[in-house]
Amino acid sequence: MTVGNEGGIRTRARVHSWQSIREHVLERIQSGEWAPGDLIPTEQELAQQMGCARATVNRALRELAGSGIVQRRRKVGTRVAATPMRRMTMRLPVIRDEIEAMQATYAYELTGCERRAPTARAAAALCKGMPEELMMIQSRHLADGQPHCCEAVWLHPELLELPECTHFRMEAPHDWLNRSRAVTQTRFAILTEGASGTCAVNLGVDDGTPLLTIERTSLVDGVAVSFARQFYPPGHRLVFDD
Amino acid sequence: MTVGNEGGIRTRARVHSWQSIREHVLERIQSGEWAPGDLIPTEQELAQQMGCARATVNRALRELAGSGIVQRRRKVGTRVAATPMRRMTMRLPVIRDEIEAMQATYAYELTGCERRAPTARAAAALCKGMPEELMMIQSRHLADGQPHCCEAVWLHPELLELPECTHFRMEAPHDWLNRSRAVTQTRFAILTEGASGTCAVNLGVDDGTPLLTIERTSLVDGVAVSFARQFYPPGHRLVFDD
DNA sequence: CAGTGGTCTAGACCACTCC
DNA sequence: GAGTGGTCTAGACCACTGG
Repeated sequence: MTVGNEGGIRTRARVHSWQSIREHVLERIQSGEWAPGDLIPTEQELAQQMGCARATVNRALRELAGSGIVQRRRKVGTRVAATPMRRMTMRLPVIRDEIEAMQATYAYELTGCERRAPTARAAAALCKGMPEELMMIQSRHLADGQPHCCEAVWLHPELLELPECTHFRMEAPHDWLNRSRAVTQTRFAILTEGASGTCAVNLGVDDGTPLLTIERTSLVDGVAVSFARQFYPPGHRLVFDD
Repeated sequence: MTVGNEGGIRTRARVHSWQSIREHVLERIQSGEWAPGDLIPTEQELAQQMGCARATVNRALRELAGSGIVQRRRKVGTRVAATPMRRMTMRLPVIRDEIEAMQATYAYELTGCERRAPTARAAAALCKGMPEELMMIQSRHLADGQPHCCEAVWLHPELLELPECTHFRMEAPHDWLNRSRAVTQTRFAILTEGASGTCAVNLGVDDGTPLLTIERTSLVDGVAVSFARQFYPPGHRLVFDD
């Protein structure tokens, strides 16, 4: 596993770069010399063996821990992870960017806006001091005129200073949210669902068509202020890479 | 965005911890003082302002860059990212662990094993020196006797020393692969598909039922040696968290 | 060529946790 | 209490890149 490459910089590895230490350790793990569950030498020992500073070893092992290759605990040491459960990073989809990256023309359309009682899922996501009604905004995003994604966004009216519905004819809810409040945290779930009702119509697909669904909860200072469900028609792929 | 929390360690923040520097910078960004696209002060300037070492500022900014909050370039400086495109980390699903985490009993079943010409997708993933036939292994994983996931794994027969089919009655392909070769890299795609054929039967669902699909390519030393497609019935959720 | 981030070092102290 | 990782510092040099 090539971890990160630190922002794409690729340079001649110095003899004692933290990358070279990381590779050294990785090779010992992959060769089986250090098996899953084993403790590997301490930072101090490794630094002596490799002839570098402990801070350099620390950096290398910290990166490996970040990738889930090893687990570290004070006083105990560094252990090769039992299951090679890797962690991968994913760029969060920003719909406009997604579409423009395909060299397509982006368009946004408001398809519904009203106050209504939340669904069970929306209520579960926006649990804090739930009022009886939330603002729900339905919209779709088009690439070169073809439906690309359809979404429903629930906004918490008491935690946000909501504009009139007409505002969302021009600006997508997430753009507005990012402008107006500093979202400090986001939660995601990916699942699949059969198309139904408004969404099927807006995407131009038959009822029951499998849709890739992304549920997204935005938090400001630890409190959930919005919950969105985004639906993508078949063919859409979320790609992860090392 | 709380970034990582470095392995779950939470401790009294020292006055000049890199975490506190990170929070300081984050606040300035979230308050709008440093707007998207802006250059923020250099490491040296920040170190002086905050009264800490440059290395500490470097660590804080490196973490923010890792989360996609800022972008850094030598000679240019550190810029607040134009789009708040966050990066999130995801634990890769290891099916047995997934099931055991639910307090359910894990079971594995081989449902098919043969050599055959690859599908277009398998061929695209395993592009290197593609032979005419690949080994394809179909199986399913059960939680407390209920189908949890159904998968098809394509293995490259010339890059791997494949055992007989009977071997895969006892051991799942990925377990075997992880034991026999050091997988150095993995690629993922998440999509959705309607159930069909064998898979619908093995999962006990009707044809056309939306299935969450994970495509997974395993690489050894940069060369793809296996390609897997895993199908999950409705209700399954992949969860991401900050 | 000069400015900025990227990294290494050597030493120090602290925090967590097992014994 | 003692061992191990987690972090900070001050200083240094290097690598990339814009002018």
